[in-house]
Amino acid sequence: MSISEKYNPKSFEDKWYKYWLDNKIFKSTPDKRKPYTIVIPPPNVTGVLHMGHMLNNTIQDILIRRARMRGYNACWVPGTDHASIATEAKVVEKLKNDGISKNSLTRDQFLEYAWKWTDEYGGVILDQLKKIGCSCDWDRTKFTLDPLMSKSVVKVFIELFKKGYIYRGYRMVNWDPKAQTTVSDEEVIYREQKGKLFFISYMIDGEKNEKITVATTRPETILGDTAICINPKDKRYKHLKGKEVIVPIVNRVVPIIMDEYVDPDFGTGCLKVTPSHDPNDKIIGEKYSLDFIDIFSSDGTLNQNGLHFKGKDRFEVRKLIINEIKLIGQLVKIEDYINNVGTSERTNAIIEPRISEQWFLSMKELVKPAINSVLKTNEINLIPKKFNNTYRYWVENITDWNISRQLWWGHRIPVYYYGENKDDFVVAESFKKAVELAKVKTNNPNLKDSEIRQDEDVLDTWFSSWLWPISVFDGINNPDNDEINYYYPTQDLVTGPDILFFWVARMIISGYEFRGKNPFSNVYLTGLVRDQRGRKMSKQLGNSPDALNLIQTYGADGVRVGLMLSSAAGNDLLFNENLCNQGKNFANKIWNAFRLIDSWKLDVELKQSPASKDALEIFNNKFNKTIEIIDRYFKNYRISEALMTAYKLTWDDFCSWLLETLKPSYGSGIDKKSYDEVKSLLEKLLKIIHPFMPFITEELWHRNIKRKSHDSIGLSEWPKYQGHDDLVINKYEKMKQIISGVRNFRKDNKLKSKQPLNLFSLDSINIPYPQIISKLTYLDKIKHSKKQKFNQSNLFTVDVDRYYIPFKIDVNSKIDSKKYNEQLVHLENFLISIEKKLSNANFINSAPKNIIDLEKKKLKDTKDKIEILKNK
RNA sequence: GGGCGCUUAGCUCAGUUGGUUCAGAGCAUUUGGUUUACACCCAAAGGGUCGGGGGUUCGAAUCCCUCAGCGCCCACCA
Repeated sequence: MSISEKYNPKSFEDKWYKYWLDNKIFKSTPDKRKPYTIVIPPPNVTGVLHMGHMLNNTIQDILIRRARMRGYNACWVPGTDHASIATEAKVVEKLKNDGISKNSLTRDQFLEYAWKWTDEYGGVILDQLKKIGCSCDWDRTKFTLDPLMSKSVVKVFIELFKKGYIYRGYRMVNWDPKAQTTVSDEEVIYREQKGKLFFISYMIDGEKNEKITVATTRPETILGDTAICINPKDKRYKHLKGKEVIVPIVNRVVPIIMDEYVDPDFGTGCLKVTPSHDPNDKIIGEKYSLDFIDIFSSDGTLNQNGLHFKGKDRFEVRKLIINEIKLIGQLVKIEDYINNVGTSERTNAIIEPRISEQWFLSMKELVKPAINSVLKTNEINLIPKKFNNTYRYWVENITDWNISRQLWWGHRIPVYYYGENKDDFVVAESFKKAVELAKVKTNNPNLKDSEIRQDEDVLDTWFSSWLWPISVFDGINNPDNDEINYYYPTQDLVTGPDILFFWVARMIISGYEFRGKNPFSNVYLTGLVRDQRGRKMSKQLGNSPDALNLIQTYGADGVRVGLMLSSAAGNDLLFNENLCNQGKNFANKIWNAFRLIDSWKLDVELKQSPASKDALEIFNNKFNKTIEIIDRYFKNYRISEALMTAYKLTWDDFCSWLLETLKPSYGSGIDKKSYDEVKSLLEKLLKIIHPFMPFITEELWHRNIKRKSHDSIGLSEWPKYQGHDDLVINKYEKMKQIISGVRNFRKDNKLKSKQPLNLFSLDSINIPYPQIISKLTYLDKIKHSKKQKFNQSNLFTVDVDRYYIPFKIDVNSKIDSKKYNEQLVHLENFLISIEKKLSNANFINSAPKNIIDLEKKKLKDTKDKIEILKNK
C-alpha cells in the first residue's frame, strides 16, 4: 500500500468511521470489566452542530476513547432532547410559512406535524457528531420524547405527587408572550436596557387640586392599578393617609395604602400598585386584599380591561398611554432610566409577570442530598472547583420549580380533571387508569369517559432531561435491571456552565431521589466558545464558523486539536482558525514521520550504531517520563496540557531528535534492531495521540503493520509507565545544548552545516552521547582535551562546562562582544545579590539548610561562569 | 446591590505548600537554511518591573491590604 505524499484527511476519515461502526468498536454491554460511562448532554433534536457542541463532544470523545484503551468498558450514550419551546417554535414558524396557523389545528394534528418535522430533521446533529469522530454507542441512541422516556417521566411525576412534592398553585409566573407559555425562573435572563422613568400625577379623590405623583417604567400597567402605596414614615405624604386617588384614563378610585416596602428615596417615594403584573405588587395586593386586574392577553396585547387599547401590543400602548396622559396634563416629566428587563432564554421576548395556575415542584427537601454531595462529601466534583460557589448559592436559595408549560410538544401532564372544584382531579399513568381512579375518588362508578379531561399543559423539557443518566438505562421503569445496575452512577459529565442549574443540579437532585446515588462523579464544565473579539458565538452575530466547513478544511483531527489546544476547564475559548491549522500541521507532521520510517530499507546485515542505540534509549526514557505526566494531566482533567505534552513529545523528541538520529545516510539501510524498535515506539506514540486524533492514528496504525480487521487502535492498550532514569533525561538535555552550541557556532560564523569541524570538551570528561552529537552536527572529532591556549571566540559553555571548536575565524564574522558584556553584567549583578543574601544573618538563621546550600552552590557556579567569560 | 473569579511575552495560557540558576510553553514575529519525511518544514534569535501602589517575610508572580480594569453568577427599588 503506497502512501500519499500529502496528508489528506478526507481520503480516510469516512472510511475509518465506517470501519469503527462495522466492527462495533464503540459498542458496550455490561461485562466483568469496570464501566466508564458518559451520557451525552442531549443536543436539541432540531439543532445543528456549532462550535460549542464540537468542543464539548471532542472532550467527551477524548475521555471515552482513553478510558476504552485503559481497559474500561467505555459507554458513551448519545441522544437528543425534544426541547419543547425551541422545537415547538420552529414547527409553528414552519407551519406559518406554509400558511397554516397553529390555532387552526387540533393538538393531534399539530403533533403529527411536529413528529414529521422531527423525523425529517431530527438527528441531523448526531450524524454531524460522527464527522468529528465521536465514539458513541449509537445502538443506544435515545430521544427524550421516546415512549420509554415518557413512561419514566409520568412515573416520576406520579411518585413526586404522591410524596407531596408536586402541587398546583395560582402564582405569579414568568410569561413568554412569544412562545405563549410560562418559563421557569432559570429561563429568564435579565438584561440591562435603556428605558424611561415616567412621572405621572394621580388626582386625589374629593380634593379639587390636590394630586400625587408616582414614578413608573411601565405606564401601560396603570390600567391595572388598584392602589397607591407610600411609606408610613414618609412625612411628605402623612396627610394623605386614608384618602383615595383616581387612576388616570380608567378613572378608577383606588386607596392610598401605607407600607414599609416602599423606598421613600426612590422616584417620588410613591408606588403605584398593579398586583396582577408585578411580583412585589402581588405581595402587597394580597396583604391589603386589593383587587387583581389582569390587563393582558396571552400574546402580550391588552385585553378587555385595557379599554380602548384592547388588542394593541403592550409596547405600543406604552407610547399611546403616555400621549393621552400628556394630553390630560398629568404627565409631570420623563427621565432616562436604565433597568433590568427579564427576557426569555428561548425566544428573547420580554417576560411578562403574570398570575396563573401552574404546576410546581417543591424543591427545598429534594435538594438536600445535592447540597451535601457536591459541597461536603465530594461525591461529586465540579471541575473547575470555582463553580462550587455558584452552585452553592443556587442550591441554598432554591425556589420551587414551575414545571408546566402551555405547549403541545412535550410530555403531557398526567393529571385528569373530572369536575370544576380545586381538587377534582386524579394523577395517573394513563387515561384508563385515570377513569378508574376518578370513579373511586368520586364514589361514582357511572362516571363517563367524556367527563374526564387531561390537563392541557406539557412538562418543562428539563423535567425529562433531569432523569437522563437514569432513564437512558431504563432505571426508572425498571429500577433493578442489569444495565442501570452496571452503568449507574456514570463517571464523567461534560457540559457548559450555562446549564449548571437547568440540568446538572437537577440531575444530581433526581439521581439521589430516584436512585439514592450520585448520577456521576465528575462534572467537567467547559467554557463558552468566543470569537477573536471575545464575543459569544451566535447565529445572530454570524461570527460562528461553519463546523462542517472547518472539518472540510482542516480535517476532523485538526479541528479537534485546534479546539483542545487552548481550552482549560471552565475557561472561555477564544476561537481562532489558526489553531485548527496548527492541528492540521501536527497531523501532517505525524504523517510525514510515518512516511520517513516507512521509506527506510531494512538491512539485516547492518549492526546497530551506538548513536541509534543511545537515541532509542533516550526516547524510551523520555516516553515513560512523559506518559506519567500525561496520565497526571488527564487525572486532573487538564486535557489541553496533556495534548501539548504529547505534541512536544512527538514533534521534538520523536521527530527532531530520535528520527534525525536514526535516519540512515543517503543510500544506506537501517539495522533491524533500530527498525523494529522505532516502529514499536511509533505505535506507542500513536496510542497516546489516538484520543485526540482518532482518524490519522487509526490510519497509520494499520499502515505500520498488517492488522487483523477488528484490530483497531481504539481497542489497543494505553501505554503503561515502565520506569525511567532521570540521569538519561539530564544527559539528553545537556546533549541538546551542546548541539545547539555547535549549530550556533556555525551560524555565527556563517559556516555550512556540513563544514567539517572538531569539538573539544575542556572541562568535562563525560561528553553526553558524543555519537549523536557528532551525527547531528557533522563533527569529525569530539573529545576531551586539556588544552589551555585557545581563541576566546571559539568557545561556548553549557552550564559550567566549556566547549572549544578549533577553527580560524574570519574577523568580520566575529560575534560582537556586546552579548558577552551583557551576560557578564548580568552574572555580576546576580553574584552580588547572592553574596548579599549569604551575608545576611537573618537569612542564615531562618532559611532551611537546603536553601542555604543551594545559594552556596549558586554562588560557586556563578563565580565559575564569570571566570570563564572573563577568560574569553 | 451581593457574591465569585481574572489581570504573567504581540496572542492564548502554565506557574503545586512563598525558596531549585524561575520568570516558562505553544502560536505569532525576526534571522538564517533546505536537490534526498514534512515550507503544513529545519535551525536559531528577540520579546515580560508577573495590572498600579503599599505591606508581611531572610526571601513574594505566589500571602495580606488598597486602587484600577475585565468577566461570570445571583438579586429584580417601581
